[in-house]
Amino acid sequence: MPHASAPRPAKRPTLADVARASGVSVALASIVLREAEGASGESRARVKQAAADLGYRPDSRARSLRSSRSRTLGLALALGEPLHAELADALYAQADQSGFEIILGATGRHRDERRVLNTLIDAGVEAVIGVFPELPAAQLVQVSKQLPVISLLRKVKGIPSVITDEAAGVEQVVSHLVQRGHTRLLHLDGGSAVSAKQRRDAFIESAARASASASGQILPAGPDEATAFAVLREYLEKMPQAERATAVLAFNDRAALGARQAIDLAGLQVPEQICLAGYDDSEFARLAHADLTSVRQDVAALAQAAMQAALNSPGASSTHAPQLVVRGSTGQRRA
Amino acid sequence: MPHASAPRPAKRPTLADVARASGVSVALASIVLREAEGASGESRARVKQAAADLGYRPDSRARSLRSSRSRTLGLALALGEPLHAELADALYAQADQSGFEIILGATGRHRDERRVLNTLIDAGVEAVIGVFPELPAAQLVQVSKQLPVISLLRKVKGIPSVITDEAAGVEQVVSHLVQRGHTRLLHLDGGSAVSAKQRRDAFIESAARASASASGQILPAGPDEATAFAVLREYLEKMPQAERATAVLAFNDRAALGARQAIDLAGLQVPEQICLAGYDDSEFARLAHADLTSVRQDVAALAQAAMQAALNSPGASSTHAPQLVVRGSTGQRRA
DNA sequence: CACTTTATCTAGAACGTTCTAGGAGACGCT
DNA sequence: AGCGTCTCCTAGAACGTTCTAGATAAAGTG
Repeated sequence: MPHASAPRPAKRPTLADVARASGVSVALASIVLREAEGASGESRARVKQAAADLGYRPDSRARSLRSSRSRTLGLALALGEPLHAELADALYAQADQSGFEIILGATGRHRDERRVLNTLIDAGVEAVIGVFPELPAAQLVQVSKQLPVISLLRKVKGIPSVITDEAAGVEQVVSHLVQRGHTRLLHLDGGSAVSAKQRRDAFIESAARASASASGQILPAGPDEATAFAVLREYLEKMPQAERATAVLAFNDRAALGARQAIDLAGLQVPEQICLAGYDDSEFARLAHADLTSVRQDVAALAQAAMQAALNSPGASSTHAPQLVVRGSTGQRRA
Repeated sequence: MPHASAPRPAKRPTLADVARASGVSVALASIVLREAEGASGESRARVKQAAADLGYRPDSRARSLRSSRSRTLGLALALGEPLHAELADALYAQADQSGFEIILGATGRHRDERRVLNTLIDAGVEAVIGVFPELPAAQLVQVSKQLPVISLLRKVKGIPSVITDEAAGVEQVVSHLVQRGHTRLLHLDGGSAVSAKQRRDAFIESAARASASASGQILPAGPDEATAFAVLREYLEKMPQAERATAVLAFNDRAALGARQAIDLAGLQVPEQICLAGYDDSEFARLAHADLTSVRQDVAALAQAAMQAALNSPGASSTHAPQLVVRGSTGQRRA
């Protein structure tokens, strides 16, 4: 059955319509609506009134085509990550303040990060802020010749990078655990996820530095529940109790949640028999059952720095201090 | 907030550059690169070669300004929702097939859905697919006069809506529980979240219909862990055991996770003493500890229908059947 | 008075595409 | 030859903005 032809959408009002309705030139209408200088109070009122009456909204494609000012920012991130969601929230707040709009691109498991980047650029954004775990630095640098590109959560040489001091975060957890008497520490790493390498390296160093008697072991896992669960489950089954780690540091809170399932399954008590720490202090960490000690990244500061870097000419890199949030999963008795 | 100008970015090559380099007119270059008819094989080769050499990529703003074909779709959703992330993944896959790009807008707790919609439209999308829990139908209808707007997961009169048959889903869970002998059922509802009302109503009806002896109670909660936890915790503390529900149906998996924490805290065994079911069959449901019976929405079908509706002139509404996924949390012994 | 200055406005050229209308040849048919 | 009809190509007008370079008139300055 042939489709009825589309009910041709009501054409949206253009600047010319507004100008005509208010009896001024297109140029003047543009001046008024841009809040630029050079229009009398009377014209201002008339044009604004007409614009409001017609429900005029400027066409950002035409605007950005002509002026390369779309007042729009591109944000690339992964959809399932709680931390990314928090960052997006904070960035939206920042953008509001600067009068910018934000559009998003989702980098996914098998979605080409380069393509996401291109899509955003094609849509006319003035700058891109993004978490690009795998995109080669060279490509990011290349693109950054066209417009500002800010790397979030990952240090990329050659472009402004806004990151958290991973070494400091891991150090805080490790020394917290060592202080509580733990000597055998285990880290479930994040595989190829962003900052996984930094945390892995920092874990080794911190463990070595913290105490002569402390030892750190690393288990290759991933940034989500599933692999952390599987990996830790196997570890707990195989490892004799005497040699078993007494504290586990997961790559992030999601992984910690998976780890917790494995621990529960093994019949171990948290924190009495084994301690567990996460990373990112996402909403998961605050769940009552998890009650997870975690490392809080300073989302607000990260967002603000990223926005600043995106808006200022040669954006500045910055590193932000994380903060350990101690909860029940590492030894405090729960209420 | 001052916006400093970027250091003169390397201007990206334009169609005119390509035309010049290959010795043809701009119009012909356009024809070739659009794969339109009317160019000789030889010109095709030359233009394509030149385009490749220069690294030309068409400017989608100019293109869409002129032709209203940006080959870009807008997708509006909430960032923290696993189901939305799954839908996005599926829609990306669909878009790939149709040669469309996707840009996202995040509807958030306090972010104006209308504004997100406008931002996407301004960026030049050809159609918008979105989960708009709160935006008044009238506004959606209004906007849909300008371009196709598809409502996902929420039935909106006047625009194509692609939804799941909530009544059927709830019915499946309820009759599953009743069959297992439960007579006192409890529903933690989703508050003002999308489809919360439908599930609430369906729960009442299903409980009444399922059995003369079955009774259903509803507790007002919300679509995430926190409120579900708090509400159920209070319920479990106050309600005498004899009157207590023996099966809980949470609004979604996240809420179920929160509910599970409350159940664990109360020292009750799942599924022996109390059964728990979620909704959406997200990755949370599959967590070993949760092992959650849940209702799977047919994400692939939803995505395909939404895409179809977006691309075809008067898009068609459709309702898709969900499927109950039985896991350990409602009575099967775990391995 | 002749002049600069200032404040307000406007025409028209951009921006990088697509699309319309048509032009130049080449070929085939009466 | 004359005429149509292909195929390939191109000039130039859109699209809806912003921006440059004036134009106009009122007001200030000597």
